[in-house]
Order: sequence, then structure tokens, then C-alpha cells
Amino acid sequence: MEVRTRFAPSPTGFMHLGGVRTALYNYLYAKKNHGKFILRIEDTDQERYVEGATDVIYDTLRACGMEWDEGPDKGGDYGPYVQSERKPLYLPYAKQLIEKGAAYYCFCTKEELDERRAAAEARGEVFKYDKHCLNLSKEEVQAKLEAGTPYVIRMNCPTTGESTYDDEVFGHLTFPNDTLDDMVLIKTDGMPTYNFANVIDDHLMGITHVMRGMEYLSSTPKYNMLYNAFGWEIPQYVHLTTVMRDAHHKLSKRDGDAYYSDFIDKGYLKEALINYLALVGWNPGDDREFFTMDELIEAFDIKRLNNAPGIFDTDKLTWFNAEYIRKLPFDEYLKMVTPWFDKALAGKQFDYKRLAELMQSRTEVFNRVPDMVRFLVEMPEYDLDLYNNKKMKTNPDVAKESLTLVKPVLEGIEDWSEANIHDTVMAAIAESGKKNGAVLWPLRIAISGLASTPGGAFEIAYLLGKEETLRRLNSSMEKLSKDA
RNA sequence: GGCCCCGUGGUCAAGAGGCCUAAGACAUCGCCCUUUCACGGCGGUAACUCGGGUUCGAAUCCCGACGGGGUCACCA
Repeated sequence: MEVRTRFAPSPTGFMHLGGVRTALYNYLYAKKNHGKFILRIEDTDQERYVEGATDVIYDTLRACGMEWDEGPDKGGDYGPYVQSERKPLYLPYAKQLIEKGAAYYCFCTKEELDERRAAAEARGEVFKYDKHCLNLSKEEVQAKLEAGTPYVIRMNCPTTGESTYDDEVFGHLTFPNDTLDDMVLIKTDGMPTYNFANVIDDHLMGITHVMRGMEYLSSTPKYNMLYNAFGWEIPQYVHLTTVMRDAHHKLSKRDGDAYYSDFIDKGYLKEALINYLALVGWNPGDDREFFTMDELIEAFDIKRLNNAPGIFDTDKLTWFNAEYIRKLPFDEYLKMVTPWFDKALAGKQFDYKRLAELMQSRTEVFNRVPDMVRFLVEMPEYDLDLYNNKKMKTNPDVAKESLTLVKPVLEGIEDWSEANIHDTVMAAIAESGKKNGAVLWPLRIAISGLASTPGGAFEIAYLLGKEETLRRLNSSMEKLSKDA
């Protein structure tokens, strides 16, 4: 039988990383088995409708390389793929259930239920719908319906015994039936609830493997009752663990670190994000860590899905990102880093190509770039203490001598190329008998004002240009004789 | 609180009774390379939640405790 998986997000306007991972596993499993990956939009909550939200879903999935085989914008043999467009479909199924005695009309209002729920909570009890409306006679129900009384349709759950099912990740699961609540299938507005639509659609769309977050673990017995009531085959369940921010919280929008776009905006590469995400809760069984999408497809195996929640480690993601950035073809890196250079260096002319060469191995996340290059346009205030470096055998006094030595040398350089600056200054140092570090360290400090910079004294002098280099050198020498 | 799930270093994890004196990666620390930093190379610190069983033998199986998470909506 052909494998058919689905990703069924509700359009909230953002793609949660946990959702991206769920989509990814669904995609990988389908592709691995030469099956179909279906995209279905679950928008049965009309109050939560967000303009443009489906585009966010499309764009994210496509950007990551998870092209779906069937979906709202693509069609397919099982459409429509947007639940709100499927609305007329659901009621007849609910009515079938009523005829079978597996569901019933309920006329209790939301307000009444809220009151009863509050009362139950006040008594320290768990609220469970008491099947009040199940006891209504056929005539009473008929009368209320004819009178146009608003209603919902509830599922009639057993209150005794237990339910079991098998999950590919969690194994054999057992739940006592007395904790099952008669969930609403059809809402007052005629829309199905997720709980209902999900079952109907998964069946109608021929979904063979349901991979979703483990928050559905305990409501799955109810879904199974629905499948059974209809006489439908129950799909394979693959419940995925939660992606956590730390041991106590899942990734949430409040941290500003939960959405795909948060990370892309910060300058994380989607390839790095996908690669890392795949590894939170899954592993290939060997020591491989780097995967292209095709390699993930090849390596993916449900059996290697973990059943303990995983913490999303930004440090590791950042490492992945830095690795991916280093592997970028230079031209691509240059293109990507340019806007980040612009952020700090706006207006001034620098040799971006050379700067990029120096920066590529030092870039972990693009949003850290501006702070790393800003010193080129604005000489930082710095402390004379920076001239103290034991290993370089330098201190403010040594620095003063070194800078005095190097200044006329720099002034005399006509061809301000990096190579020429290097050769000329190195020759002068050799002639003076000084140690390289004793000259080069102070020089770099004098023209950068920073303890660490992307590149050494020559690279920075070159980037700055002769005029600015000498200007900084002079001002640093002044500072040195004034304060030292 | 009821029910359910989970429990190997700070993090991701390998491990499916002897191969474990517990792999690998990130982070961290140290050394080397080097005109700084980064890259790269080498090395170190660091874990089976606890308590009972079962067994000749347990990180692996069972029970309990503890800890964490999930779920109890006309949200998905």
C-alpha cells in the first residue's frame, strides 16, 4: 500500500519550529517510502483566522525543500485540502454516528457548561460532560431542532473498560475509558472540531501514517473509537516528542525563539536549521551529523525516533550554522553577507570582497557581523591596557617605540596593497631587530582599538586605506604619549 | 488533582543482559598553529535519578519512589 503522510497545520501566521520538524518527518517518511506527502490546512477555528497565514506555511515548506504532492494550491484527488472548504462534508458523517448511537445532539450552551466546569473545579473535581443531552428523548431533540435551538454534536464515549493502541514511537498504550470526555464533533457554527475533522479527513485522504505532536497521545483513543464506529481502518500512529526550550518549557513565541522566521531573520541558514532540527528527537544510528535533504530521506527511519523530549540547543544550531556558512561557495557568502556589512558600514566604501574573505570563517550567525566590522567605520574608544600583552612582549612603552618605528614606514608606502604593506613593514621590522609580535600587536590595536579583529594589522590597514590608517595611528600615538 | 508519557554528562545522543573501565557531537577547559581573533590539530573535565528486586552478571528486565513533560475546550 502506498504510504501517505500529511502535515496539517492551522494557519496562525507563523511556523513554529516544532511544526517544521513535524512537517520534515512527515516529508522524509513519505519520500523514503516513495509515498505522498500531503498538505492540509486546518482552519476550522474561524475566530483565529489570520490573513496571509497559509502563505507563511507554503513559503516555509518550499524554502526548506519540502514540496508537497497534494495540497490546497496544488490540488489532488482528495481535495479540497482546506478544512473550511470541506465544511459540508462533515455533518453527514456526524449524523451517521448519531444513527449508530455513537454520537448525539447536545443543546447545553457554552455558558452553562462553563458554569458547571467552574463549579466542578471549585469542588476540586475534574469536569466531564455528564451526557445530560444523551438522555433527551427523540421527540425532545426533534422539537429543539425544529425550534432552531443551537446545538453541537457530541461523541458518545464509553465510561467503562479501557482502550489500547500501538504507537510506532511509544509502543503499546493503554487508557482507562472513564477519563474520556464526550468531545464535541460539530460546533454550533456547523464547523467540525479538529478532533472530528482530523479523523474524517485522514480517512478520506487515505492517510496511512499519522505523525503529529505527542499532545495528541491521550486523545487518540477517542479518534480510534470514531474510526471503529465508521468501520474504518485505523492509521499507523507516530507521535513525536515535544521540542523544548529548556527542561521545563517548550519553545514558545514568548521567547521570540520559536518561529522559523525568527531564526532566518537572525541570519541562520535554512539548511542548517533543517539539519539540526532533524537531529532533535531523531538520529541516523551512526555518527553522521551533516545531511542534505536527500541524505535525510535516505537515512530516515521511524524506529530511530526518540521518545524523550529534546531540548532545542541554540549553541549546537549555531555551530551547525557556522559550519554551513564556512562551506558556502565564496560568491554566495559574499552575496549573503553584503546586507549585513551595509548595516554597519553604510555609506563608506570598503573592499567587501576582501572583508568577506576575512569574515567567512568567523561568521557564526549573520546578525553578529555588523558588530564585528563596525570598528572599520568608527574607531572604538579603547584602554591603553590593550597594549599589554605578555605573549607578544608588548606594553604601552614598547608600543610607543614600535609605532614610532612603523609610522614613517607606512607613510612611505605608495602602493597600498595588502601584500606590499605586509612586505614593507615586515622588512622594516626585521631590520630593526624587533619581534614581529611586539610591533604588529600594537599596530593592530592602534588602528582598530580592539583586542580581537577579523584579520591582523595588515589586513586592517589595507581595508582602512592609507589615509585612515595614518590618521588612527597618529591619534593612537598621541593618546599613548598623553596617557602613558 | 485524575489519566498518560518520559528519565544516560550542561545539551543532543549511541546503548536493546556480559563487547561499558559507557561511543560520538555541541558547549566548556587546556595545549599547539598564528601578528589578535576565528579556522584547524591534539588532549582534559563531565552521565546511567534513587531504592528495591530478577540474574552468575543490569544503563539495559520488573516494582516502587522521586523528578520532568503532556492532557483533561464549541483551540488545534
